[in-house]
Amino acid sequence: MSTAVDDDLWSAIGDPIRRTMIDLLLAGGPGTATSLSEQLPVTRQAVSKHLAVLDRVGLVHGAPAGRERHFQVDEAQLARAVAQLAAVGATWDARLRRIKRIAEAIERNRNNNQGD
Amino acid sequence: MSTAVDDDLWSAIGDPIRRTMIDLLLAGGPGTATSLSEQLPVTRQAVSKHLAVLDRVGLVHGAPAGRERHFQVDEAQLARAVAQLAAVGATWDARLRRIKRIAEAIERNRNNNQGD
DNA sequence: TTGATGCGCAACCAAAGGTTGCATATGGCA
DNA sequence: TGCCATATGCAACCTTTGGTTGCGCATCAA
Repeated sequence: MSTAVDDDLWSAIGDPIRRTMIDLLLAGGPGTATSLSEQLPVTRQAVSKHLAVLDRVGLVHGAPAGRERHFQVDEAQLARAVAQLAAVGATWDARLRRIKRIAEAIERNRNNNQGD
Repeated sequence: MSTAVDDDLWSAIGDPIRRTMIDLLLAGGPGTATSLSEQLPVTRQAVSKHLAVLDRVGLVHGAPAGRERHFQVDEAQLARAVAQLAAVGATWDARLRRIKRIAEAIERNRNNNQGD
């Protein structure tokens, strides 16, 4: 059933650097490739590429401001991403519960038969 | 703040093929690289590599059975992964709510001042 | 025993993430 | 105005990762 998910959106937030970038932008407001790279273990160019990826899937928007380019999180799109995380989590959680319930039922059954 | 997450675990479930594999294993019980590859758009060898990745982070376990190798989901580890999805989702969700609250406060304030 | 099937290993390819180097544009200041 | 510092973008290059094909080995079954 594979929980219909936007793979592009998911893989955008699948990268740990990109996740941290979103965290930084959420916590500190709009930022530039340079300002973000100062808080990350990679170069400005790498950050720039990640920003391009995030921009492409609409998780952030970049706006030129003089010689800088300010990026900020698109809240609606991030909310959608959060919803997908929740959806996949809920699906797996439900399956795990079901498996556990079945396992317990089998266990109970086994004990009953042993008791005969 | 970056919501301490096990990057290996996360990136293991970050891949769409691997997520589908977990879904298949959860839905259909234990499976082999061959059986999974029949339900996926990639070759057995690719599936085999993905299984190795999932095995390495402990999300699945493989047990030899004759000439086959049966893999099944490690429920405890998957539960942990689900918890991490939920944690990141909750963090972002909280930040989004806070931003929205602040934005609304500013908006209210602006309207008040205009009313003066 | 012999053929079919399931796996693992190796070689090879393309895309993604990362780095360095360089050219360009813009802002600030003497 | 003119010069220097700084923020960006672009290109070349490297490594890792996901994918493929080909091949050899083990195992099950007729």
